[in-house]
Amino acid sequence: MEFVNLIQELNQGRNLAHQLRDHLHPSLSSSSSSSSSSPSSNGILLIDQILRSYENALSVLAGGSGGGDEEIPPIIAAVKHRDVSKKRKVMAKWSELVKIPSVSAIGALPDDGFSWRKYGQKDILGSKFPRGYFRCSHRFAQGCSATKLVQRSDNDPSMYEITYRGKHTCNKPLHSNTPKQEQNPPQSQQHPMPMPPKQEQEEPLQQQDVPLCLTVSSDNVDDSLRRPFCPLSPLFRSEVEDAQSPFRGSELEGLEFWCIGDGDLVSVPSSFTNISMGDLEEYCSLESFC
DNA sequence: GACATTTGACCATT
DNA sequence: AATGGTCAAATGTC
Repeated sequence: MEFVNLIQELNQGRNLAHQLRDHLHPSLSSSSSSSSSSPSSNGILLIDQILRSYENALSVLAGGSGGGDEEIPPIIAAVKHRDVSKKRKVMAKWSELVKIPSVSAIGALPDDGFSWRKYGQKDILGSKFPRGYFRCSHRFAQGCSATKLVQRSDNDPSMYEITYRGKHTCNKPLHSNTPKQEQNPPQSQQHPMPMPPKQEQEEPLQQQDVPLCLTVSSDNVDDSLRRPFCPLSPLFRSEVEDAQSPFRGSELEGLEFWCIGDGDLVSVPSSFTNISMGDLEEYCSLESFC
């Protein structure tokens, strides 16, 4: 069963890459590669490489699914083995520290672009504040397994550590084309985290007015697996160094980027400010270029 | 009534 | 055994 899901996920990834390619350059929708030297050609080239990776993975899986176990490639054998294992899945995990300018502005936490549903809360040993557990609202509708944990900092109650686990496989609504219901969800759904008593909540600030102190880090990845991000991603480097980039001149410029493991994560190993969550999310979404 | 949140219980991991 | 993570029934909100 999980094997079928793997095929479905790969097919979905391939289709989404096709859509992204068409979106970036509709005139190339029927060709397999680009010979253009336009600024977007690097992106098209990288998307083509992603598509080839999907095709290769699907062909490997298709070639190994017909025979007995002795013919199954190791990766499929591993997948099948996990069917009977009750061990908790080791999922990609990374965390952010989000600073709230004041307790009264908690309601104005920047939306991370996804719809979350709270499924639990638990007091954590040694922590003054409970930890909230959230999963993607599309978990059942689209099988999205992304979750996040929200923990208020003991030392600085205005800081929240948000730990994301797993990658979204749902069709994330675009910011500019979000359905009405998604644009204005109930506040508890838009910013679901441990909230102070309601009487402490005041007028929420406009999202663009909220200053952020945000760090991104990974804490379950062996340092030996880290590799410099920029040398493997000239496109990302050019985006950051570009004169039009919102990161130009900010603390982010010149920072060290890391691609971790198999390219699952992007890490910015220090704090920075004056960058909106949307900007960071947009750039971190380039993780596939690792 | 539909959907989201709360909360105690259960389970996996260490 | 202690702890963290998830489930699911109860409850709340719109």
